[in-house]
Amino acid sequence: MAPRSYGQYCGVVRSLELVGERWALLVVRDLIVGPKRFTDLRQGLPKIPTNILSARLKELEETGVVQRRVLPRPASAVVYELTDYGRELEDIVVRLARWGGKALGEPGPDDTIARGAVIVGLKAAFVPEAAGDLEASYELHLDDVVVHMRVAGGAVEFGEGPLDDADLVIETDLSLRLLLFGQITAAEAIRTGAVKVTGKRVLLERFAEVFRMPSTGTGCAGLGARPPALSTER
Amino acid sequence: MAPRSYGQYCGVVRSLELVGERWALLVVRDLIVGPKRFTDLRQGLPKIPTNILSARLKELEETGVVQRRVLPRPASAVVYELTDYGRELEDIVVRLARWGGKALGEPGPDDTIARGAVIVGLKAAFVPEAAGDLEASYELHLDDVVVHMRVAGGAVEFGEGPLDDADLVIETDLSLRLLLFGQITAAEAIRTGAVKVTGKRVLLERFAEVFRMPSTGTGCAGLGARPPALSTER
DNA sequence: CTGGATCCCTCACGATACTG
DNA sequence: CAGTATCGTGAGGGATCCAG
Repeated sequence: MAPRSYGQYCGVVRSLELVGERWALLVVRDLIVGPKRFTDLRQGLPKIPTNILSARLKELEETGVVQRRVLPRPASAVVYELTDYGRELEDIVVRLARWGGKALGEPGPDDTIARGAVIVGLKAAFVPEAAGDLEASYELHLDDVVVHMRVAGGAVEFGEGPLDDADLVIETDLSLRLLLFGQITAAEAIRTGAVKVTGKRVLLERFAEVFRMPSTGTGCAGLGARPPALSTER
Repeated sequence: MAPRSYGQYCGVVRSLELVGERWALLVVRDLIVGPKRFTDLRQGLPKIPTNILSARLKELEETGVVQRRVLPRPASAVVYELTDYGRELEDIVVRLARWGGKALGEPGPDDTIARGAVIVGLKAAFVPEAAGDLEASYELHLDDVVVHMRVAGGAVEFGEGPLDDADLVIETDLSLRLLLFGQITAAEAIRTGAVKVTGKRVLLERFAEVFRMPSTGTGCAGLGARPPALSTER
């Protein structure tokens, strides 16, 4: 049952055999946030067929990346979580989010937004040096996805769902990307209605400094311009 | 022309759209070493069908990861090379090599060994802290793959092909992995014939310290115990 | 309602052959 | 040498169905 081997003794090849199948790394992405049930994963990956999700979970379990666990008594629900080995992928996934983020461009009309994507995306955007001694908690509503984070000591921790003592509550949608990519300022974001804030609104400026996606540098051209299509000649 | 979208606005998804197709990341891996011609890539990826290689190169070019370039006059050969954006993947690929390396286990009978895999694998194994003030040049023959590296100032540089002033020439095969994973010592490697050395043979010990793959830590169990093998059941 | 299994269809992938 | 052309196969996609 190794029908499609790459036939090379190489760590990259092994990685691709483990998490290179379609959807596999997105399952890992969503599990980085924490253990999830089958249905949670389905919801986070709206376009994945259930048989594929089944197959991927089985493969990831057999290869030691994911663990299947039956919750103790009252619930006795099945959850999937990363093994220690699987958790070592977090850094790589975050870097992929940062790299791919540079080429995101404008969202397509059918693009959805999932909780796992939000949290991993914000992890990718987090700039420790910019955090300094900031100490603040945020609650973020991105369409119907609600997450929260606490920034302290130059680090950040994420969680799902709301917070009851958030310093700032941010309600927004995908136009949050304009703020993250530095295409608008915090003030503009509020003024244009891209975000609505409740709480200590000066904290939105700090938010925009601390969560900042590398926009161009290298990578694809600034605004919605198509990624570099250079040589046409052959 | 976006036939299989994941339908999410997410950096990880974008990364997978760019380099997540089968073989794509291995093309990138081989191009990390330097520009390559079509035939070089074919040779480094013996099992890739030419039409697939064509397709991947075309896609990678269209998405701005790879550049196609026609060499100046006398040669007028076509080479493929990473764009600046594509080169930003190097760190990620090296980390994948390190992560997947932990689960490599024993080589299969059909596993080949390619130049790109060797160089990226050694990059993954390089431990800067262990290099200290070592200054040495190595020429490594792994089966019929010949690469070289110069260690200096706590860094290393790789190149393809031989070196005419190598401090140490190492001739070996896949059993080099035993040395990299710390399952045998440099002395044992020489004694058992796993490697043959020419030159300042004490430099092999330094080599074994400086190029060291993280074997267990977390990850799959210690010795050949249980490398997450591809299970056949079900 | 969760946690899948089963069916069928399609297209990307893979093997081989062939060309400028 | 650097690819294109052709064609078969099986993994992925989508809908539906089923057990606990």
